[in-house]
Amino acid sequence: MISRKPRPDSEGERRGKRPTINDIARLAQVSKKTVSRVINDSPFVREETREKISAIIKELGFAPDPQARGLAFRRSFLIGMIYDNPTPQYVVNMQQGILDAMKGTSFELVIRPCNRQDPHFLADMRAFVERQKLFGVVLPPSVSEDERLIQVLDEIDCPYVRIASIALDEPDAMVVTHDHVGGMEAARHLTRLGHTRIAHISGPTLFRSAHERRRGFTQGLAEAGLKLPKEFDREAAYTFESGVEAAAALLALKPRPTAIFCGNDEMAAGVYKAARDAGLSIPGDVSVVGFDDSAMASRLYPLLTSVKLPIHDMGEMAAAKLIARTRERRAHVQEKTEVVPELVARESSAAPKG
Amino acid sequence: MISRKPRPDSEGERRGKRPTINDIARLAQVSKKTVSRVINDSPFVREETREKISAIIKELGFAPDPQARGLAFRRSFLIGMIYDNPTPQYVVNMQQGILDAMKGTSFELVIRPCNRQDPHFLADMRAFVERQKLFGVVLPPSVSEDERLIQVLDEIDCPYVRIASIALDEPDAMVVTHDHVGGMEAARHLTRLGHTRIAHISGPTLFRSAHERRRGFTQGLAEAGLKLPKEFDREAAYTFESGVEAAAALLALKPRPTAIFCGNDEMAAGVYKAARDAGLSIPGDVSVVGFDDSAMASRLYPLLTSVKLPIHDMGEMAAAKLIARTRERRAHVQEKTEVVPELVARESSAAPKG
DNA sequence: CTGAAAGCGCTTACAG
DNA sequence: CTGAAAGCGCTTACAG
Repeated sequence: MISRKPRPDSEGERRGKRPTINDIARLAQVSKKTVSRVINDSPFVREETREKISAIIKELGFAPDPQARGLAFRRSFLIGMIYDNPTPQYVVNMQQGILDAMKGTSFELVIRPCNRQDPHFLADMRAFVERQKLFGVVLPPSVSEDERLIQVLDEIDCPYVRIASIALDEPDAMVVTHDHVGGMEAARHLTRLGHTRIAHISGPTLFRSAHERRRGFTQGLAEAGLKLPKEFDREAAYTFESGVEAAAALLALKPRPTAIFCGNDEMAAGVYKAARDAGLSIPGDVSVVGFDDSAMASRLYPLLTSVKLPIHDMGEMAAAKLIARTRERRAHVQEKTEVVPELVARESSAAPKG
Repeated sequence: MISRKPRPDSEGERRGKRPTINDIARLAQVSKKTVSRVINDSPFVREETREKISAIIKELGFAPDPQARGLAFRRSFLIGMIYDNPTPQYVVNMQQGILDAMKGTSFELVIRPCNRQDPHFLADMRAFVERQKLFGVVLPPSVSEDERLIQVLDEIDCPYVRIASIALDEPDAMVVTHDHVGGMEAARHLTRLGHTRIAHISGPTLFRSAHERRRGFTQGLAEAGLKLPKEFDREAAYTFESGVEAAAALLALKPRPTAIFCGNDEMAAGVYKAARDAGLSIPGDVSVVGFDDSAMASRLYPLLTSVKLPIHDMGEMAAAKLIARTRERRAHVQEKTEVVPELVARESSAAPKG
């Protein structure tokens, strides 16, 4: 019977086991504290010593154990993403952005979808962040707008970066997406095409983004001397069904709008359905502009004109800000705090008839 | 100036700090080893002792530090999901399923999108799993089909559960999705409607799922005494564009097929475009059936008939199998190893003309 | 610039 | 059924 306990071989390295800081220290003939200094980029190591140690680290393919490091640091190398955005494309793009920012680091991404309405929401988040001793969290909307959550995170001293349509926090803790610019672009696009009877279907105004998109939109209309009449201004729920309903009401008006700007693509898809049901064609009878530039935008018929936010980059910027706290280079970070939506014109918007 | 070092208060509990196993041990007047036994559900604790300790744990809201536990166990409490599926809905649903299985445990989900074509793929995965000492990984297709990856995981002794269309492994390490049943259902649905000229656009046959869906489909056709003629059998790439191309070729045939079954919804959306381009209506001129029942299926016009797999449940089952390895209840686990696709009939399929 | 000691919060052997 | 000792692989705090 073969012993299962791995025995040290002649060099003191154990077979099949990853090298530890002790192995490196022994081979380099220094203390493990000095190896630790090299791992952590401490300036207090002689260049010669550093090179020697680095060479051995590289040769053995040593990588410090994040668990042990975390235990000693009293902080893990896990970055959390806490979100309640229901759009899969949005979620996946942002996850990828965060992961891209972590590439080459020893950080990992832990995800946490949530429901802010859940009575245990705050307690759950606190337990999660505290138990995992998260290095930090990325907060996309609408979680980023939850001041109670922010308070909890502050209490337990967990760094965060908030992604939101307006600056809710200091630049170090923010990625600002300026959604109102997207609304403005939508308005400009439609007024330039010659529309004057333009309606809006907004998301729930409880969401900052819905409010900001609407604000930018009315601002853009104003530039062209137009207003958003009350009967053309409908609040819906960011869902397909609510879009259908709101659009049906708008299209029944006389005179009806010749263009509709929707707070997101889901509701724009709802307009497509309502238009078909009413026997109206897009863009012949009514132009439609969405927001998100989701995958659906280029699968619908006709292709949907939509406003696009660089979701991936927003995630990447947010994670980069978090990671930057390791080293002191805030200055560089602050350069990339803002992002601006862009309109992607497709087939669903055209000049009005006549 | 206030000292930042938290001072022990009269009870020996430190302000603002979470209790540790030592605090529990002291309060319960037992050794920390005994507390550890309670945490780990060891049977070797007197009932009375256990209750006393449990009460104190509950009272103090103690939760063991996963980092410290992991370090001692030489294994973390992180479960990885390694995937290359490009469909956001699929990814998000499966993530949610895994998270639901972990609810109430101290496991967390670490995600890892990847590219199997990348020359560093295997090395990266090995480094990732080894460094994080993952408790286990969930492998959806097509990662689940990569035998080189499986070999790496075996080498470094990392448990895994593979999700695939056929049994590639023993039940403990598998969730089988029986994609061929979905193909068969699609064929039955179309033949029952009266179609006899039925075409297929498959994904790359390099993917097991593509092969299985096609296999089930031809089997279903055979039940009705039909064959899949070579000119009606096209291999595409699971993408929208490849679907457009394959469909355009099919619809140009004389006589053309009256129905097309697609290996996924993306390609089915491509058929919609090709049909419009050819001036053909769905389902009037051609019926379409997809696979995935993605969100798009209920946003396209007309609504897409599609085959649905319980993605969420597949993730949940896979994670449950992984977690079950903690305790010995394999028997219970094996009950839930299989899943079967279902057809969701909508508007895009109808009886052929005449 | 470098190191010996103590500790992060747990568990695994080993005793009893 | 219970515990004292040693250890998981790192870092902090203190010396020098």
